[in-house]
Amino acid sequence: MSVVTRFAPSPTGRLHVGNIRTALHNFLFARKHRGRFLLRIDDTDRERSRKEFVEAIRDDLGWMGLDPDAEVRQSERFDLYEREFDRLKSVGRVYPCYETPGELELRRKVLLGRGLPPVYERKPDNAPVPEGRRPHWRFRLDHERPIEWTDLIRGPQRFDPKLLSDPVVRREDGSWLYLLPSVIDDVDLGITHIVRGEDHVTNSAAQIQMFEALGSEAPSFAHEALLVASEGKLSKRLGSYGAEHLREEGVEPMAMLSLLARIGTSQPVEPIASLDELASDFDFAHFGRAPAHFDPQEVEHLNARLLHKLDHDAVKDRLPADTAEEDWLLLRPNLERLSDFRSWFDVLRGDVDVPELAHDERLLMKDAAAVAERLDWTQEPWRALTAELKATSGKKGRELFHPLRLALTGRESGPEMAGLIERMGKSLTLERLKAAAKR
RNA sequence: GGCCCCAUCGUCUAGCGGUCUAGGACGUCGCCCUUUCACGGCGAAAACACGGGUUCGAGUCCCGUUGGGGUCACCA
Repeated sequence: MSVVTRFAPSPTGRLHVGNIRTALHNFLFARKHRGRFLLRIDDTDRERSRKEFVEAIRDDLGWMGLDPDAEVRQSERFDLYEREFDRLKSVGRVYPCYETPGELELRRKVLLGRGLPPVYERKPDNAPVPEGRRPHWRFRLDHERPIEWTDLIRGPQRFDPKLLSDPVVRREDGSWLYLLPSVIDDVDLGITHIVRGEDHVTNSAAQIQMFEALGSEAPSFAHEALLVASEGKLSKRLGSYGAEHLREEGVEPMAMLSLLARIGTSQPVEPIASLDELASDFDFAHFGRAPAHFDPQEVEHLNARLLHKLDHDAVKDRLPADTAEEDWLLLRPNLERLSDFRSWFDVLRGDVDVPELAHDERLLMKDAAAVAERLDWTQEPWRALTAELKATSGKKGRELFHPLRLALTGRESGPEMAGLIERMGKSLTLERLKAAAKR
């Protein structure tokens, strides 16, 4: 049987790290097993769902290369839900309830106050039906046998259905709640593996009975431990750490994905340039069961390390048009963001702002210009220049190199100077040296 | 409060009773390369939460304590 996974966000906001991680794992698992990865937009909640977020989600997934093989919208599938709902109703697995939210809330508090689990208490079948009130609907859990499954990450799971409330599946106005439509779709779409956060485990318990009530076998489940921020809860601090932020900051999607694929697993976190490579050794057996700390700093480090090993071909579309491969190779080791390339490229071809140098440094630059003037640029000019300056000025090491670097690049640190001045060329080098000598 | 997870270096983890003087990765630190700073290479420091058991022997099994996380919605 071929694998089918799905990522089912509700379009109530942009994607964030937690979401992205789940989407990625669904994608990688499907890719690894040559199956299909589906995007299901869970927009049954019309109040909160927004079209712009549907587009943003699609767009963000595309940016990361997590393109789904197909996409469905729950809002277009209400007829299907209606039919399945009727089936369940006719066999009594779905039944009407008349309590108000206030009554339910009160009852929960009473139960909790007595130290009891706040589980919904079914009314007897012959209970009087309040007049003039429309019912909402619950799914009737089978209390007679424990719910069991072997989770791909958590191992054997066992729940007593008596400790679970019969879930509300439909409101009195006819609108759908998440639980049932999700199962109906998973059956209809032939989902074989549900990969999601462990905040869904009790949902899964209830849903397993729904799969069975619908006459279908439940798929496999993999509930991954949630991510927590280094300080505090994930939702607060990291809620803003999402696709939007990453794109604005110019983070490489593969840097982010390299981290999210392996954080919380026993696989080493390292920069990996392709989804295929990530997919090839993807395995739920590597997953830990404890919540992992997510640190945005790690994304930054991975981003830099990834950039340092990317080939020219991989990035040339995003570089200035006249960038030569030599330029990329020379500048690459000093990039933290790809966007940093632009300003380094200006060092090679355009203008730089040189800070004012000390008096003796200006004199040194004057000498340097005089020496450079006589140099053959095809014969290791940097070596020749620094050797002669060292001899004439008596300066060496940092004393010699620092002012030269500053004058030539306007910066404290950067790539090999030898490579830089060769790519800059003689005239630009001279120009900067002379300018620095005057200032 | 009930139920469900989890507890090994700062972080993510390997470890499925003896082969653990506990292995790897990130980070940190040091050295090398470089007549500068980075990049890169090499190396080092760094952990079994606590208390009881079981056993000839426990990081590994059991119980408890403590500490994290999740969940108990007419959200998803």
